[in-house]
Amino acid sequence: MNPENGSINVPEKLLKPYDPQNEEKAIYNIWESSGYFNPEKMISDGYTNKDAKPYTIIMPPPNVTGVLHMGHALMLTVQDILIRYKRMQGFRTLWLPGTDHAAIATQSTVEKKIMKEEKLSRHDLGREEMLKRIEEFAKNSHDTIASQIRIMGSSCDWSREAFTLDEQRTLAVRTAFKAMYEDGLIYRGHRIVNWDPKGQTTISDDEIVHEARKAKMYTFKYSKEFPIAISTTRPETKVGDVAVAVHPSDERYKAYVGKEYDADFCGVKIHIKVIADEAVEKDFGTGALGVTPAHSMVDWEMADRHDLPRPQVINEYAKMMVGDENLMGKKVTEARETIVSWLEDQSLMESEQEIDQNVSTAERTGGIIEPLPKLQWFINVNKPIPNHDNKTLKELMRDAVEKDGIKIVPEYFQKVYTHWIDNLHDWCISRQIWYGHRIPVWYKENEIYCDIEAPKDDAWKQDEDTLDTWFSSGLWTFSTLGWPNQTEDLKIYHPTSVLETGYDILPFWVSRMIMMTKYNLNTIPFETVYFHGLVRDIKGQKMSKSLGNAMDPLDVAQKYGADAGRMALVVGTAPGTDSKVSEEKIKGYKLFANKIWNITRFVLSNTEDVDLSFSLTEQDESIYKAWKEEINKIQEDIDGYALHIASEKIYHYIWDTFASTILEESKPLLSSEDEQIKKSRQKLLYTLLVESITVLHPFMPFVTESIWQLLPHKEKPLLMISKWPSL
RNA sequence: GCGCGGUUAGCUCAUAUGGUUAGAGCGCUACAUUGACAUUGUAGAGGUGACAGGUUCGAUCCCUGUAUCGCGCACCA
Repeated sequence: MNPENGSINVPEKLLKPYDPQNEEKAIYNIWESSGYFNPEKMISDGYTNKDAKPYTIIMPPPNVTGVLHMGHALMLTVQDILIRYKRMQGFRTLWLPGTDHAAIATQSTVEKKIMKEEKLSRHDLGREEMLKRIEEFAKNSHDTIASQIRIMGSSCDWSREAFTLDEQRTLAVRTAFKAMYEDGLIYRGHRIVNWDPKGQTTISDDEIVHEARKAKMYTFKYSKEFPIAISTTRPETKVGDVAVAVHPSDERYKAYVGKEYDADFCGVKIHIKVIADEAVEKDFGTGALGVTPAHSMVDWEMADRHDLPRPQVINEYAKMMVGDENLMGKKVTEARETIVSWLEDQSLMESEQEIDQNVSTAERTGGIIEPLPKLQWFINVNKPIPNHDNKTLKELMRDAVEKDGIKIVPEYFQKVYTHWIDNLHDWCISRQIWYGHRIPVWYKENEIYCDIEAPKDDAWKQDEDTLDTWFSSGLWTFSTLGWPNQTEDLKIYHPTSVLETGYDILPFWVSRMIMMTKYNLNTIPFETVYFHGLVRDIKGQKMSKSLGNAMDPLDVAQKYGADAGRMALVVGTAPGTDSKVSEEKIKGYKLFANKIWNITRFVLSNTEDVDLSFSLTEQDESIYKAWKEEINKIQEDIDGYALHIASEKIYHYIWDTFASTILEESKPLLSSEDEQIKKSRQKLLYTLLVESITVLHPFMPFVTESIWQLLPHKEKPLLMISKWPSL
């Protein structure tokens, strides 16, 4: 009893408004040092049953390119909600954190930084020094990210933290590479690739961004003698033409098929054969296509079919490599102008037409993609694999969803996935950058050697290239659990329960994980895929640094508390749909945290002599029953991944039902002369407080744990490891 | 070109499988309150659910079409 006012005896802290800045850090330290993020510790201390069912989420590893943004905050929140919920329900719960080396992204970030600060390129520094700089940057970035993940309240098992480029993951990458190489799925081939002249590397189809632009389409003949006009938007490539293709059934050109012509095209001698090929569309342009095998994917394949030569006329710097002084060494854009005016001078130009065109650009550098023939490494997605019933990788990927039952939330993304597989081509996995997994292949004269370890003999030279970053990401669900070693972790926690990620990386990552897991482990990587949407600003724009509208999760936590940020991100945000966050919304949930704080103050100051074994009156019993039904509904929502509904329900129960209704009507009852009524109501209030903060805990872990720590009667030392109050 | 979404209150969004009066937050209006609440409570205004058809006893929800916004994929020269 407080002698001053004779009634209030609640912790000092509760007399002031809730202060998240002070509480959150301390609370996270208590959680982390308890060791209970680790499922084995939960078992050894008797908080989880030793044969409890496992529940696993492997955290999508943020890129070590800088800091986390609101999208990461959303991802961490959703995963933490699921993890805390399952942990409280008694599952053997593992949430494994990690980061991604993000090869191209990280290297180009550091390259830009060095160029800006020291005016040096990576070639000035050399491979070894450059790698040292990138690793240093990656390390710093990692530390920032790890601390941000903690600030969000994430209850992940740091003892298992992984990095896509650490030793264990390197072993996994090389093991997978070797297996696929030996199965003939990974091959080295001379093919047309997407070359980024700015980044000086190949990139995969998925790293291309198509930009709609206006372009001019020119229709002309190679020479006066040549009988057929062709159309193109890139006249400069025509110096590399070796054929003109027409559709086999095209009557207009039938007479010319098989004939060959020589021409002097803007100072370059070309030899053109007229061929018939199904790939040509009669109705497009003149119905005749100038075939440039070295600089077009379609044309390359046509050259295969018709056994044509493939002269390269553009180099890695997007400059001309043939012709006289008018062309040689010129940038493609300049060469285009030169050729256009030459065509006009020669009266070979028949027409110019403005058209809409999609220009392929590199996602990271913005460079315009130049299709070039290069010797690169590929993954064959159409080759039957003997160990897998002669199914192809494509088929394995389809099976995972259609037969093995991977569940996708929301469901309609299944169609996007299928559509992506339908359009999938062989995956170019070699990159001419330095940061990343070096290709585990060595050469000696004409011999090739692929293995996990380098050959002993020094005469062998390792391939210079590194692997596409998604190769290592594809192994993530099992490389993090110790594969290729047959670890306990792998046995217990794989396949994982849920993959929670943004829908924007469905093709890059989700499908690659499915591919890699089906191939290497002959199983699925996860039972459910939960996609969250993009977090946009209040105007609906994508948040980005350059627009200056990016909200920093750290600022949010600093100003309103991580709990408030978490709720704002989750309430009303249905899976797969983009959401908009405003400061107002976040503020609302800060008020909510304070509301619960004050509810606690009221309840504790009125229940100091509570008797928890007292039986409830009929009226109180029915209030309690209604609450249990509410819990049941919330549980159904979480189980169905409707976190946006569940969070709203608990919010409304606490505010409108518990505080505004039950608590208000309790005021006269608590001072009732009737001991029955008073004692029953005290027990009801105390119980509702305890259970409602328990149900709220996955959503707002900090404030609820803070309150738990102040409770006079508690079964477990931490709310985090307490039991979910189901029926 | 192929494919996928959205269109619901002034704003931001919900409404799991079709069924009373379509909800919430913010904002707005009025009143009350210094209280457990650096506020909160009560009451209220505000919607032809993009449009047009169809199925059904009944449609925001299912089907067809139109408009419009957004997104993904794509080797149309």
